[in-house]
Amino acid sequence: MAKPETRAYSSYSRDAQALLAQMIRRARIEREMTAQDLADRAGVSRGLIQRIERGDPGCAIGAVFEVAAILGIRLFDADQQTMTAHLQANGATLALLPKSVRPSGGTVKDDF
Amino acid sequence: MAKPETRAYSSYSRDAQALLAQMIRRARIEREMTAQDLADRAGVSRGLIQRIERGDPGCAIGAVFEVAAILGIRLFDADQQTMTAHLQANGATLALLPKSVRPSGGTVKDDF
DNA sequence: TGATAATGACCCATTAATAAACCACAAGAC
DNA sequence: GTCTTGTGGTTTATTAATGGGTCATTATCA
Repeated sequence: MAKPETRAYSSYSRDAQALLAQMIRRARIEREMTAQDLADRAGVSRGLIQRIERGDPGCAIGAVFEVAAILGIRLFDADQQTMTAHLQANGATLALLPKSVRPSGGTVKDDF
Repeated sequence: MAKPETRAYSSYSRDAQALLAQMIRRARIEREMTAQDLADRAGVSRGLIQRIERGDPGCAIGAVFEVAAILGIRLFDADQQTMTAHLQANGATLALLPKSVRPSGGTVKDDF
């Protein structure tokens, strides 16, 4: 089978995932933890650690983030404090935005 | 049952996930995209968009990253070029690290 | 070199995520 | 005000991830 590709991913998201997987594997080895140790700490199976370090897109994001957090990886270049601040600021901004999106006019803000 | 809490998450990973969910929702509304539009672009269902924007830890990381990428969210404060560079650098470092971790002595590098 | 243990890869049973359809409600347009 | 439509919340069926186990390989240490 040449095309498993059940789902299409952009190169950006694929790279982001591969990078996170690499960082996790590197951090684990640098901290001299076995895959089993990391699995036990994160409360997951060793097989899942392998999939995460391989960059499997199907892994639950909660498990991946938890593993990364255990290894001390800063997910958004932010520590706990900074992240909480961003959460609050973002929440405030979100409250000011319209609750539902309507095609008002037809001008699609697709420019990014 | 209000909170099954099948798995325990650290506050850091929980906040990181909540922050990513908020950023996604905010970006979608700011770009005036309906949940259905975003779902179609990402190739997922509208229900999954809702769960992602709610910060459900069980969502597949591939789907979340893809949605974020579509909205133009920088996942590691890095653009495509920077990410590719990090991938290469990390890969090179990884090649120099020991392939398997052995309990050499018992000194656990747990300090971080 | 030989011993030991970590890794990688596979299997299967269970569990959970996902998709799709529906509903009620609320937000925005007219 | 009415009407349209996006959203949130369900339920159900299908699909996929996860856990746990085993096995072969290989890296690391004595």
